[in-house]
Amino acid sequence: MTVGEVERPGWRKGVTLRDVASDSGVSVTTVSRILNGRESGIPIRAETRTRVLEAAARLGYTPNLLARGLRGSRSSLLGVIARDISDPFHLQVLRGINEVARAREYRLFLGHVDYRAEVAIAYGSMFERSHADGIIVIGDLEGGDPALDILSQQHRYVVGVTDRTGRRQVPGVYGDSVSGSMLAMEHLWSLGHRSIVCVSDARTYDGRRRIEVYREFMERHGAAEHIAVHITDPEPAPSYELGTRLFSDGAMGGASALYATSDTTAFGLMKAAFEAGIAIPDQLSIVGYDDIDLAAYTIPPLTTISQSGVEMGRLAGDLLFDMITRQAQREDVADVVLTPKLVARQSTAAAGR
Amino acid sequence: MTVGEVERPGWRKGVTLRDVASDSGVSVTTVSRILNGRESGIPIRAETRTRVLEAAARLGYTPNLLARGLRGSRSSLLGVIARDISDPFHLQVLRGINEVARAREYRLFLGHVDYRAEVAIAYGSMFERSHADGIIVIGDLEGGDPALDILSQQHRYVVGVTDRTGRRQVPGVYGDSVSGSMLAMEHLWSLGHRSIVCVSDARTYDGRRRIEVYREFMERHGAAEHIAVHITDPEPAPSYELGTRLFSDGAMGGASALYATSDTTAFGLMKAAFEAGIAIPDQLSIVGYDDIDLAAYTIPPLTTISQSGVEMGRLAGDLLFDMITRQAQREDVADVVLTPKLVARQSTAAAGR
DNA sequence: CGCTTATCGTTTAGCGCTTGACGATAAGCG
DNA sequence: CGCTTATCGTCAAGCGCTAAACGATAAGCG
Repeated sequence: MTVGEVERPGWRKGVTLRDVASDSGVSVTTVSRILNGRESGIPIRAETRTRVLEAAARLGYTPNLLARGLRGSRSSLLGVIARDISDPFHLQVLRGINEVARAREYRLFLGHVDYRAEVAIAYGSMFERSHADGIIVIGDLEGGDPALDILSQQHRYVVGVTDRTGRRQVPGVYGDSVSGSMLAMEHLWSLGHRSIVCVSDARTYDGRRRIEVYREFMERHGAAEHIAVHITDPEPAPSYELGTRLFSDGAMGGASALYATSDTTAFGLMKAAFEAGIAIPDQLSIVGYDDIDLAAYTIPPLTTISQSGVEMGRLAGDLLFDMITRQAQREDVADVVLTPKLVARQSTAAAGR
Repeated sequence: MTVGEVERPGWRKGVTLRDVASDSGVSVTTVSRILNGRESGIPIRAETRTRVLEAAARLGYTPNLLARGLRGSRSSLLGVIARDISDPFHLQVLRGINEVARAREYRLFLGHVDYRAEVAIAYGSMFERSHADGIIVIGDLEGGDPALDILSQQHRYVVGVTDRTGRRQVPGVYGDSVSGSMLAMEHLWSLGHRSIVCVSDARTYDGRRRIEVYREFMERHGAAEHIAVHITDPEPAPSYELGTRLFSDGAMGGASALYATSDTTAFGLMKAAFEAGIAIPDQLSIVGYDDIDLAAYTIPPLTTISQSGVEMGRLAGDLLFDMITRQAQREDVADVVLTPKLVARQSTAAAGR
């Protein structure tokens, strides 16, 4: 360590295995074995072990994770590709993943994609080049399947967290949008609503799937006239604007209930309804989807379909780790499908009050 | 590549510099120089260059980022330590950071701390061991300064995004809570409110600072009785409960306005007020802080103090990159202080309506 | 007493990449 | 024609770590 040496960014304390080895008078290999070798194999004298352990502690040795990743078969790196972390539900998933990763001392790469498939692919290859042990994709991507095809080709261990997509390209943790939507529709139907409007997000597979279930439900029940509307984002802004139009020019066609395929969408619609002087739930019932934290704090509290994002994130992490440790083939891994629940709050009421 | 070889997780395509070198008939060194050597230095014949470039493209070579990080002086890795990503404001900051990191082809490590200082420190050392080039800390940590002390000791390039803390330990991008709180208070005062309650989050420095400004303001204006209340979380749940108590047993002491030091806190209070039959803004004015996306969609829309999280994240990233490339000393770096703005919506009105 | 068997550790090799030091060839010059 | 100078590239070292292969010493055994 001469003075004129090139300084690297950050302070490398520079305590390496070699330092510990020379300090305790054994070889680098021995130190490595003692510090993290599995018990099976070469035995080490207890005296040597404690001496090395002591030296490591005294010098404050910390392993260089980069070197370990380069050498070893595991990098302890996980890539997370998130469609949109602004979506509260996806954020919960991220928290769940973070939790299990932390428990296993894995580091998490975050890639926020903002719906763009090509960004997702770029992150995928970046994570691959970083030797990430696995990749989790939260939410389906715009353009959908082709992007996931590429991603699943780039990397062996890919897990999805989303609605069940058309083709099953990778294993994953899925919320069952079909049964969730059925719950929402049956809830409204049983309350006596016969004219129901559905507002969904056209950008995501989930949104498209849910509105599809809505259509089928309405047809099967012979509800002649039904209106299904797509918006472009699961955010309050576009749905609020849509709501303003919907409620002003009679575009609702006398509908008494609204099924919004995400809670944030419901928020925008509720506000538009309020401004149009439409009382919820007296004149209009509304059901959301996701049960995000704020759903219980709207006025009135939102009836919605609940799926625990944190839990799904945890399960996705577990699934991925399981695949990695078992070196499982994609085909041998069973999906985890969570059945959502209906959380009835005060935004829905019997029709014709 | 024998058949029985140990398989590593993920599919290593295994196209290395050596493969490209042997394919194009030059040395590994030359390939490395051509692919990413700076122009200065050893010249390369154009014919050789194109030949190598072609081979690299044909074989689909991608650099091993782990190896590069190990060898080189830069890892292209950034650590983000986030107090709480569930906080919409912090999430925006994260998005801003993600944006600039992506533009520079940096990978982002995410560490979600959930307020625990020891977790933050654990992430700090993990990122350090991963040779992260820099670290960004979003939000102050519980216990505050000591944790940041350790963090700033572990790593040379640390940047904070938060309110300005007591001691200045690391450079950062700061929202000016003092002027923000002043805006909020002056707004209420100028509307004629004299009895104002402040609800803040005791857990964060921001919350404590803002309530302090509130106290000073009230004292300076000779507002004899003022009530300042702390809650334990910037979430709607605890503030809702607090609100229920506050509005029921006359604990408000006839106050006509409320200053909530975060929007989510305001949400909980608004709901409690609604349920207690208190009309906003007719009987009670309320001001929030942060101007998160949903603030415009509450009923009524929330008057709040606006600071752009995305912008702050971007600035923090820029600041950090600037420090790294300039190899700047911490003391030579100027903070970026953003002055918040008041966004007047409909949750506030003149007193005594 | 020469042999195997356990015990405890070291030597060696190499992950994929970068970089300073070192050829080797051809041209330029007095 | 011997010398410098420019041009184009290779060699060797090493980042810090892991793991297979290989000693070396002492004890156990017929």
